[in-house]
Amino acid sequence: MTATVTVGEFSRLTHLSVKTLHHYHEIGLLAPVSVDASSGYRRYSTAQVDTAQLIRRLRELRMPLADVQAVVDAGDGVAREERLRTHLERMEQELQHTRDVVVSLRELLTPGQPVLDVEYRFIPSFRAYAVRGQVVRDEIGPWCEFAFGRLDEVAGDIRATAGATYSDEFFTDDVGEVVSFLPVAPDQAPADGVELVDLPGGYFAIAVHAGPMTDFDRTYGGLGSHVAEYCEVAPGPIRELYPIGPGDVPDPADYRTEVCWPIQRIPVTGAVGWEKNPTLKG
Amino acid sequence: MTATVTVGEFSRLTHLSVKTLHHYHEIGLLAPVSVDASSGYRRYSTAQVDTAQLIRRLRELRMPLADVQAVVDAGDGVAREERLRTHLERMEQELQHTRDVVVSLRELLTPGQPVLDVEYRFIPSFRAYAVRGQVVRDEIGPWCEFAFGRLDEVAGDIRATAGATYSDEFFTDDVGEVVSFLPVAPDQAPADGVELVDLPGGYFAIAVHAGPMTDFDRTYGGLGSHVAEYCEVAPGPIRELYPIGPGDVPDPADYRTEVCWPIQRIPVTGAVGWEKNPTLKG
DNA sequence: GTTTGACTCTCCGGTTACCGGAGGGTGGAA
DNA sequence: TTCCACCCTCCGGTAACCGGAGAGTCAAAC
Repeated sequence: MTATVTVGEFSRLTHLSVKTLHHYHEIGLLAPVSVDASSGYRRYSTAQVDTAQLIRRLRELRMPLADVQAVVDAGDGVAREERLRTHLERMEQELQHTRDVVVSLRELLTPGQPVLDVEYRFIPSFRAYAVRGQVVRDEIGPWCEFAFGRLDEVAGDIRATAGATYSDEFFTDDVGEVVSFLPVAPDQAPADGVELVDLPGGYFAIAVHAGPMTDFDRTYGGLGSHVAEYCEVAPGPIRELYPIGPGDVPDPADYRTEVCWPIQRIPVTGAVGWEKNPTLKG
Repeated sequence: MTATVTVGEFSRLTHLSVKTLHHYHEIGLLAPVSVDASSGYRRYSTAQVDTAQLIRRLRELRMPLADVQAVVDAGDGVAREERLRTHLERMEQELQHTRDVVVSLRELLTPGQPVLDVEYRFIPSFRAYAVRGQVVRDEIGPWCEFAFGRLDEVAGDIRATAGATYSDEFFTDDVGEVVSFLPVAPDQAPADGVELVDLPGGYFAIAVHAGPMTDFDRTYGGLGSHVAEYCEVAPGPIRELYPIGPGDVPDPADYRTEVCWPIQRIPVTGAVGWEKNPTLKG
């Protein structure tokens, strides 16, 4: 019913290169049915063609070999379907992100650079419910969903603007501590599943980012450049406030995010506790 | 107008990790404005933020760093636009391919495996116009366009079925000789830009592949398995014939491709010069 | 004035999914 | 027997960085 063939032949059957077949053998993903003890020659069965084709397709969809392994091992059942679905969903998300980036790139290259308003503000210390975690940069989306989901559960009728602090390492190492918080009254009772923390007060240079997060780095660039030029930066994590986010409006274009950059003091450009003015090209 | 900042700070401005910035410095893609001679500390200018953001976006679109380099060096002009367009087009093609593979994967996993008809045939030697080249596997599409384009130019009113031979290395090494050919009369005059070759005759096991090429490996797997089980394979490259391809019909679903696997002789299953029968699960 | 602690530097090795090639054994046909 | 195509196992390299070690640096605090 089935015959057995050499690597070279199996390569022609499956359109996988010999190097690739060697590799799959080495990592145990697709082992030949037999290996000659003295010569080391591999022998594949024609019955393995199906598996090879499955692997090939999954690889064409850029699925990591570890996941491919899992799919192959899963046999044809619910587990396999599940893994495939997960992967396809992730691809779909990536695709959406790609589309967003293309738009953002177009905007970046159009000459008319928008102006960024920076304002200075003193934010007193306050108490907040908080969820803390070590977060990898590209998992910030899921993390926020998780964290603010949990905060929502304990929020009750609190109507405050939520936010988060991002440690330096989050930016410099692409992984670091993130603290998502929801301000509460000083006498707020503790709640399960969240911490009760006191965020320190201080001066901040603040810029508002309107629209989806694909352009977010531009606001950071503008604000940070401004701070570097006109202010003395203070230690401590950058904060973001989310006055209008998902959960408030459906369209990302309507989101509003405030980026708060800690500074030592308000630079001598105005007088009062805060001012809104010093503009700067993004 | 512009201030100068440390790596860590620049990392926060641009959302590029310090490691990444080091790397970009090393390869000369984004060098800091100054490097302290004694300490080696890097200093970036806030004016470099724009470039960094451009790079970041291009990387998010998976553009290779070499191409990013080229885009950045191109300044904002036609050359830059051209490079971007090229990249976006390639992404679009990849996307289409991905969609095809998803469909193909679904089919592969549906239980009802189609039956593959294999027929045996003796093909006498014949003369042909030919275009020869060393081709990398994933550039086979453009190559065919090129080769058959050239063959079309010299074809005149020849109405023969074009084809191609694929060397073993094309499969085993993902790069090898491909000879695209168009059969002509034995007394055909030579023509510019193409070779005049004689293809050797012999026995072949032949299977017809209907539809787009995404599933092509399945026909190879089926035919090759069949040959491995019932035939003695003969040396020489595999041939493909393209009775119905692009240029004949618009929809890839209507394509027909014949895969011809060289064999020593017709196995003792029938009697005559060819037979159509031995079926086999794909 | 020094000490601390955060920040920075340069290697060096590892990651993923293989490719290229060197150096050398095998197998079947002539 | 001899040839030549095929096969083997290393070893190193690729892209675009990440992780960590070991060591130097900077600025503020004591």
